[in-house]
Amino acid sequence: MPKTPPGQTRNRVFRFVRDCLLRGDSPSLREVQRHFGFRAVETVRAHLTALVEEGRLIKEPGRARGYRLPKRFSSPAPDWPTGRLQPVPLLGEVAAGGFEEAIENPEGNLPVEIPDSRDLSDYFALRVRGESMSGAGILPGDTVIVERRGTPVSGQIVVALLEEEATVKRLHLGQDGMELRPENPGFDTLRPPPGTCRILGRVVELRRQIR
Amino acid sequence: MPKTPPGQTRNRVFRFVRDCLLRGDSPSLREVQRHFGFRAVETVRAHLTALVEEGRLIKEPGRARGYRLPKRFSSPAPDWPTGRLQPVPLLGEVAAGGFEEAIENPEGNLPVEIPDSRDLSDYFALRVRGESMSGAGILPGDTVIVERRGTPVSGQIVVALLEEEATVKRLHLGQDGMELRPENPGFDTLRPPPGTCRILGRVVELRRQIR
DNA sequence: TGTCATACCAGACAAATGTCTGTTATGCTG
DNA sequence: CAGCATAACAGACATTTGTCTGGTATGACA
Repeated sequence: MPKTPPGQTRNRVFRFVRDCLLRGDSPSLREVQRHFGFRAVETVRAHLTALVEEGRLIKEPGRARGYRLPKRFSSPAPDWPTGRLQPVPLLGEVAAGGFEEAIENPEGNLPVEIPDSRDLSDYFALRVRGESMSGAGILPGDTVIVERRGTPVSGQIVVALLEEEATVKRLHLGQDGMELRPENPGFDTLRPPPGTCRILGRVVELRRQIR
Repeated sequence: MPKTPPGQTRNRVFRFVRDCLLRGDSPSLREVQRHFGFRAVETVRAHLTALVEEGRLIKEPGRARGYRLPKRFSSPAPDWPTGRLQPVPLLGEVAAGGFEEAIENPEGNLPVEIPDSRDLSDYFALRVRGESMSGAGILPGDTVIVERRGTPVSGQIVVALLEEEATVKRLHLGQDGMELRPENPGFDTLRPPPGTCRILGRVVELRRQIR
């Protein structure tokens, strides 16, 4: 294996390991070695320990396959809160009784950045049905990521469970009780009687796949 | 360690391992052993091999920490194409000449699932400015993920570079040439003279953070 | 020229981890 | 009861993986 200019191989090694880690698959030294055709494991270890010293990687000592990405590399943008990339369970349809069970058997998982202060179990994702929130740029077929923590606040976009269905609406709390307001002139505001409606959480992110 | 009813411990082991894997952290047999206080590694192995036989887990043979979640748990959704999770560069503002340089110096990276058939370099992400596409549910501040591959097709939502600015519009190709149509009654359709406009790619995904 | 840093190689070693074989209970069922 | 399956234990063993120590070659620099 010929010697390469300084830093060049190092960067390629980093990109390879980073991509593995983003796939959720921490490579062993020998796997990296095989991928690049190095004839010595130590070559890889030298690169990786250098990357750790540069702060581009993190290592959990005394552990096989213990390399990790530092926080800021999984951060989507500077002004977004730093957090971990976590697979949030994606629920398709949710019927009233079956909510907890739906959490246990998700349709799939969505890689979502969630704040360090929160737990994975505080989040789930849902497909949006209906046009009632299209005025807020939330269209049918979109996926919303929902945070289950904390008390609902007036003005937030929330997911409410009522009449056996989960729906997305904007929450308003007044002296008359709870209002669930659609954001589309063709739909009416809902005023569910106390006890008939459960707020599952607030919408914190929206994703849409475009054909 | 007392004997537990059939299946009970098995389920607890499964949930523990599943949660580890969802965190992107494949546990070793002995880590599971310690967590449950088993006095034999073999107890864990028995449970895990049973879980593999039940199809609730998958194992990569001959590999340390080789347990994985079956596809349906790690894929975003059954009908989405399988792909790799890749860090797509997020560009903030894009000036005409500076596009390639902006790719090299991204504001951050967005973890995006891209199809196996595509390359990471085919993608970038952009912040949306202006209300011109709000009729299509694309609001200012949203992030669009853009695919650079292939020829532009009429009817697609694209990112176009004209007059030193990148803008999101719906593309229409007719005998009169190219039209960039906004999706908001307050904005006019653009008909850029040939040579003054470059289509950077088509919008394949939209993401919005909600406060 | 000598020194230093970097890139890479070679092989031994040790720790982490997975695998195997055999044993002891317990409950179920014919 | 005998037979069978399950839950758990015990310890040896093999493989994977990380660590260490030392070596060669190349370029930069004083």
